[in-house]
Amino acid sequence: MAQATGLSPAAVSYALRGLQVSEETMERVRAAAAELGYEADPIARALASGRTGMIGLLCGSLEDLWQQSLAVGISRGLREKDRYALILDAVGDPARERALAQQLRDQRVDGMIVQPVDPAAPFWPALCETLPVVAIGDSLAGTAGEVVFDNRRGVTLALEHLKGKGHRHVAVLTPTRPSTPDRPADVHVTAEADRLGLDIEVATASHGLAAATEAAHRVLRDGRPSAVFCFADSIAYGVYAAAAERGLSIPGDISVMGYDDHPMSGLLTPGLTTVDWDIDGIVRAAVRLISAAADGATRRRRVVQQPTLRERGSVLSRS
Amino acid sequence: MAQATGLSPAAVSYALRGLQVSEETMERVRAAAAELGYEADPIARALASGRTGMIGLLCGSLEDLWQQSLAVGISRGLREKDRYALILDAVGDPARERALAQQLRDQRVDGMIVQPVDPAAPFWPALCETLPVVAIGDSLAGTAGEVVFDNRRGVTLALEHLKGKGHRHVAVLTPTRPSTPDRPADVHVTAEADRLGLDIEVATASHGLAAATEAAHRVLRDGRPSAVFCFADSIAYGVYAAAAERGLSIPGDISVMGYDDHPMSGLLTPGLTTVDWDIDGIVRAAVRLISAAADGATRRRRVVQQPTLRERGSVLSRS
DNA sequence: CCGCTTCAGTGATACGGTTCAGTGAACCGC
DNA sequence: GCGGTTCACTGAACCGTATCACTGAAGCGG
Repeated sequence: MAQATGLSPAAVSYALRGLQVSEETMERVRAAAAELGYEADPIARALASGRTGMIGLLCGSLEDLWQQSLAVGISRGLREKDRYALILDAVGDPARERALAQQLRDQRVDGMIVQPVDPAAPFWPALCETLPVVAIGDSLAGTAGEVVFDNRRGVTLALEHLKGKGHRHVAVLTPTRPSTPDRPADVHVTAEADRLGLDIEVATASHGLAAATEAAHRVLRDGRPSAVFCFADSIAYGVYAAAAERGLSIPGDISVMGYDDHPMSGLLTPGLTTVDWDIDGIVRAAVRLISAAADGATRRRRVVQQPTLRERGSVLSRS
Repeated sequence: MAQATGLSPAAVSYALRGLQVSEETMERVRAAAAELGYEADPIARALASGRTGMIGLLCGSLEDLWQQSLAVGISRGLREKDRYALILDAVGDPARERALAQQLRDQRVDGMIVQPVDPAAPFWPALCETLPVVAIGDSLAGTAGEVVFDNRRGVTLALEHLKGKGHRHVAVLTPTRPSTPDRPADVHVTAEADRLGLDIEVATASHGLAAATEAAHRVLRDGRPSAVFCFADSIAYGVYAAAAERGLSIPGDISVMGYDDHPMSGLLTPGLTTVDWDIDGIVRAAVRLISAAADGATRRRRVVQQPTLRERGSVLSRS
């Protein structure tokens, strides 16, 4: 390319990035590039400049349909900013999350977006020193940015809705997670349940339909809740499946609430009453934050996402 | 790293890849690497060796939930083989497909897996000369491998099922695609419909729920089909939504058939009768084929996927 | 004991850009 | 007309690994 234009490699490099060149040189380079179908090798560029144009996207569990939507959205958003998303799946496993995070760093991504499985894991702060990190959902020490959910409010919306409909005994299904009892979202559940005088029992479930169904069966067999509050729509789908298998009607025999609002939730019969977090807003915020951080912005930014109750038909009014 | 061990860079390079070194050197390198937390820089490695360890995954449309599942599965499968998947979304647009394919090539991926939107596009053969390509769904000239669906059989299964249930007038909703009338799958539909004496009308729809619902509304408004056959479960979901909005019952007023079998299809009411393509098998085959090709295998391999009818409750028996 | 092969390791070069210091020319005000 | 800037471009070093040709030493059979 340098010899094709008769210029020095440096001049070509500058021209290709629209930097410090005369109109004429610019034109010469453009012409030669068009002629040869030339594209700067991103790898050589990455080696020399230290930036790859890739953003790691470390998902908590891609079995969760909602997280799939999120990943697709973020991937698109980044593409529009001329970056690539490298999507990885921790499958709800903190150890794997840690390993994948390191691998992403070794891949020299320009930054990463994380939905942490274990936000309290000790390796995060060190990692955040190394590269820009944007956390989604939970706060992480040292991140360049975060899109956090006002989970207190979300939980309040959900539990108040259930209480308002006359439910007292509620089973809660949360995604499988490390055994940190002070998990913010879970704390909110017990706190809010206390405040509202609700009787709750908490169990865990992974996001896959089969696993969630299994967990739902246990809940429906052992306890006698009148309602199940699932901390992800994906898990609520498991409750639908289990209820069908047990011949229970929703909401007649058992009420169900979700958390996320995936498009499919409106299609079920009955529609799943859930807490909507505005996935598009999350996508936009995350893309904006990581782009800014990867471009060198230093200010730490924090976006708080507010939930909306999306009432459909899966909660029975017992009054 | 070279000076940390007192060896030449070459020796370190060999050692790190377990090549042509003595036990002692091996040990020295291992120790130093452990001490420094050293990992070979994948970018420098890519520049020198010409291989990046990344496989491009070019999806036809990630709005399709089934393709999302496929992407997640393939991404996992590749990770197990120490490769990364770079997931891109053509959004059903041939022009974008072309652009993204080129970008992937420029990214120096070691190979790519494609679900072609436009398998007849003229750039494919040239691209396949450049790097290993595995096609899923449709055949591509010059690919290193392909996982093709026996669509003739799939269509036959679906249409025979509908005919067996007494349907004569069937609307067909296929994904939005370039206007090549000789699209294999579509050809099969008209051919099979002819053979079975079915009266069909074909319309297109994109995969997004909103768009699919819109398309379904048009079909339900204009025509008087007794059944709708959708070439993707995602599109069938749109029919469910449209039917609900129009106060039509499934299958009482309108029967629906899908194509793919996404996990959610079993959860709907009624369950979506569909054609199952064994997504796990596809994932395994695609990962195996692209790995072999990227590792230098030259033989062109072809895997043909056979469908299964998954009967649930969305088709009414009119006899 | 000698020539031949095998093996571990070395030095040099390549990969294809980026980046920094430096250079000559044009331009500035005085 | 002269010192000082600014501008466009060049030359050279560098990013961190792979790879090739080569060397010295060890191992081998005869």
